[in-house]
Amino acid sequence: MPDYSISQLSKEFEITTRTIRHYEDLGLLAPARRGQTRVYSPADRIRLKLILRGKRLGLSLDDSREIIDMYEPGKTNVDQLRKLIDAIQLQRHKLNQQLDDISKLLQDLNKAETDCVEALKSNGQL
Amino acid sequence: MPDYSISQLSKEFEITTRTIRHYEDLGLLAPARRGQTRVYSPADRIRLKLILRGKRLGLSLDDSREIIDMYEPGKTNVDQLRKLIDAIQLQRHKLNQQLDDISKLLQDLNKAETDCVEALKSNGQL
DNA sequence: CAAATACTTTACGTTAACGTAAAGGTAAGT
DNA sequence: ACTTACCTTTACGTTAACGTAAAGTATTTG
Repeated sequence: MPDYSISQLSKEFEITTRTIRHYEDLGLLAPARRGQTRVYSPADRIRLKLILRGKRLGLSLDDSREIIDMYEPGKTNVDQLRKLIDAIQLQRHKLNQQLDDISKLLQDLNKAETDCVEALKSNGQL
Repeated sequence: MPDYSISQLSKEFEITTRTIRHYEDLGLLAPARRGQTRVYSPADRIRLKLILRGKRLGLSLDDSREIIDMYEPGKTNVDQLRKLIDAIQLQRHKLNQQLDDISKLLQDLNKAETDCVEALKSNGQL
């Protein structure tokens, strides 16, 4: 089985081992152990990937844990499923808001850039 | 002139006055004063709006200040403009990465949702 | 004119997300 | 056996972004 050591993952994702252990402390990861040593499965690696993606999106680690747990219904009853669907729609709303924010910011950046280029042109520097 | 008090802005954007003053402490806002009291112009309000948008996108306040300052070239020389263009392209790269992240997350949420609905159906609850 | 309301500064407190150091266990190479 | 390279736990430190309380000023309202 293609498993991973903690330092392998830290190198792949360019984070420290401390960070990975921190995620475990907070209950976001639960790798197997060979003796004392942590052994990460491909599934663990995916979870870590999801956590980091959440971070890039400005989610808290707690938020990420909730979202990630959505992917694994497992032993869920009907009420839990209903709650999950609600949570999913709430997240979708937030993400759509972010999409909007980003497109606006990109527009602003475009304008700022053309303004810069114009300013350079009028200085005869381009 | 349609100016704003600090509490007006705090209500409009659903943040505390402490937060707004904090942004001023960090140099992101510089409202006028009527005596001791802060008076916010429409331009100040826009700046605040941009700061909050940056926050939703997971930017630090320092990042936001840099971006916002891009919008106001003002007394910039050629070298500064070149630096600005570089910074803009870097930001654009980050935002495109975020767009990618979001679309993937939305896909995941869609799958999680259909999985939930399926689970409910197979329980005869829908 | 007194009380409530909104504003101010100063300053210590808090939470999240790690950083960093200490002290030690294990396994491979020479 | 000794160094090197990983791994471990424990625990205090740090930074960002505010929260919260104290103590005072100014204006509006009953």
